Amino acid sequence: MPSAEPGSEGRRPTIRDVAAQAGVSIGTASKALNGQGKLRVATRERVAAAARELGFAPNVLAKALLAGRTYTVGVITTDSFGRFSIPVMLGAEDALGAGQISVFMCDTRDDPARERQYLDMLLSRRVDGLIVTGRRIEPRPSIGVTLGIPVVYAMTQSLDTDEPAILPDDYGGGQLAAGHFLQCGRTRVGHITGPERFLAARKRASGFCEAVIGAGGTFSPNDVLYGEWSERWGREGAHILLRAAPDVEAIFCGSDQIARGVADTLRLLGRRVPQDIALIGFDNWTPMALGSDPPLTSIDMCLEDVGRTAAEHLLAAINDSPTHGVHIVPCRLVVRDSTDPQVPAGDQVGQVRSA
Amino acid sequence: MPSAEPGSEGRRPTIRDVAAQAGVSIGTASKALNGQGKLRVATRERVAAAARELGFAPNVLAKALLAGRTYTVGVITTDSFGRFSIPVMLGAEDALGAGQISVFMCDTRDDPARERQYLDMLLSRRVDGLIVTGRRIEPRPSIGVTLGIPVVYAMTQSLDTDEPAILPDDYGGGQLAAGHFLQCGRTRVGHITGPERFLAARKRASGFCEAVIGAGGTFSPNDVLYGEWSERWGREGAHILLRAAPDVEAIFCGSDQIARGVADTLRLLGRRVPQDIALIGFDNWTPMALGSDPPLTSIDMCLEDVGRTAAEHLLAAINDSPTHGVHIVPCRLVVRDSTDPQVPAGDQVGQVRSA
DNA sequence: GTGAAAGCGCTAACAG
DNA sequence: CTGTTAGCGCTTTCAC
Repeated sequence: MPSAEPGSEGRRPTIRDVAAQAGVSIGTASKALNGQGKLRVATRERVAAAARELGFAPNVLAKALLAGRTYTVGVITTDSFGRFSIPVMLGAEDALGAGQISVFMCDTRDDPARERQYLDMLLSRRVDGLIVTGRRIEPRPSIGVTLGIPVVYAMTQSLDTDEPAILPDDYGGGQLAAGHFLQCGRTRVGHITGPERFLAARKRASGFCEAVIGAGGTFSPNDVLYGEWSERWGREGAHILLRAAPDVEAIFCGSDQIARGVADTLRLLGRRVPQDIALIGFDNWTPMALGSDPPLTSIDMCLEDVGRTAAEHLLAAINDSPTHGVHIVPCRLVVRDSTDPQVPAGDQVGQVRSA
Repeated sequence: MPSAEPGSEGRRPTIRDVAAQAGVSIGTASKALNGQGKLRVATRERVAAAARELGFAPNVLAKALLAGRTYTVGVITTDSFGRFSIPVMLGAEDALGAGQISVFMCDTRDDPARERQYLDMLLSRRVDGLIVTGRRIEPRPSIGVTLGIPVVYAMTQSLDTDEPAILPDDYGGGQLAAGHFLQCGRTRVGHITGPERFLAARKRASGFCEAVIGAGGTFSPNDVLYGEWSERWGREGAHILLRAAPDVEAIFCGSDQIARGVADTLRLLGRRVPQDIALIGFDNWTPMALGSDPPLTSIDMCLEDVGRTAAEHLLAAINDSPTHGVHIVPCRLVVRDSTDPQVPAGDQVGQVRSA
């Protein structure tokens, strides 16, 4: 009868200790702890007290072994916990944590060998599901369709188009930018963005284009300046754009970094932001956007929402309600001083849904 | 395709299935799979073949239950997977992963309630150890000294000074910056940094100060311009500094963001970098440091090493060789174009730099 | 109402 | 060499 000190320091108390302490059987203790079966209130309380006294925390592993479910999921990122996958993971962890699910984070460094290795590890740890995330939205080889557990892709998608994927609305983001410029009364617009081989760049450009054209503005896909995702290209692209279209009065940039570069060149050329030229960035990467002078209006992809949504789809799938195909999460326009809206702020922050 | 054995579809194969398939007992299968005991080679091979055929992966939970070790650790960050904790976690994950240890990542959002909740969860999942990380190096309340598992602090430390903590060498980083300036032949130096209440800011400043003074330069702790960790403060601080010391020829900044702001003001005032004024940042935050024109020389805290080291200390502690107190990981100087070790101030004229 | 017993998947003694 | 047995900590019938 070890009514003495709990587990004598080294061992963590088990349900057996609690049962002994409460003077009941293991089975009864289990029921009391989980509110199962029919027990006298006094018994329940006695067990609860013993558990509290011993600092008992049930061994989740043992539970999992029995339940055939671990209440864990794996999050695999190819992005080295980078700027894009982080918010996604945060959102996912948030949504999962609320459901008492813990997350194994795995960073493959974009190495297929490491990916396989992590996958094996996650499977042998019997995770209930998998979220695969990355830095680019381009379809990637499926991580496996016969894994026996549900998989959701976030901020990336599988070549197998049936697998569920959650993506930001790059097209809609482009539309948002265009709409905001038009609201500001700027119709002579330009667009400087990243490499054309990036699907995200093309989508943003076409959303921007079509929204401008749809509103009666003049802008053609050929006017888009594709380059790279860097400040340096922003500086260079701005020179090119201003030479080609000196009367431009608004520039939409494919990233906040590009926008920073553009701002530099504009300052150099004596063009004021936003009075002469309005500027919109993309990513709403706050250190960049806020550090700029003036702070940048930007499109926020709401990556936390992407992650959260991915988690919700995964939870649904784990509960036998799988989803299929691509799901789009809307972007958000964040207005700052690099654009000068002429209408009440309430109308600025809106969401445009893409088809 | 695995052949259809008992429970082929839904269930994952267990060692029992493998044993049956190989026509041996469970115990034998276990030994064969783990290379234990003495078995006939043929038997081993038969079991291995069966396992392969069935796609068997051992249930790590069951193993853990038996071993009393889970080969998992928890990483708790207060930093929302932010800029500082990410590399730390990467390094930790790296070192841990090599030892087949998986990582539960938990983000407390700096909320003590969430921290407690995560801690409970990690304990009930029986993690073998804990790494606590944050965004600031200031001592924080211990997460618990009587947890029964080892804890290592990384990029933060416990108020209980006996607990092991791995910290970047902010003091040494300041020294590095000073040394580099002196190497470049610049002795009239300035220092613009973050808020004085940040221990990191004070350490960097004193390292810088003492190294400058030690080399016969003149710089006093009173000359340090404390402000905030922002580009805006960099812009403002540069104005202040140049007004107070118009002949300054080198500025050490407490962060790359501050350095960006300083660079902006220098450009505005017509001072060339690095010809007229050399610039060193801190953090080596590549998007910031590389995006700057010219790219910034910066001090890298090697946070991945901090994380890796923390993991090593944790592994040691798990293997009953705990360590105690603070351990310092050295910084690294990354030279880029904002300083020019070859050419002393004023000698470099009209160098062309591609945009 | 409560206890005893079976077993989740696996490993580690022991027998044979 | 291989099979049997006894658990790891927990939940869950099923008797009493």
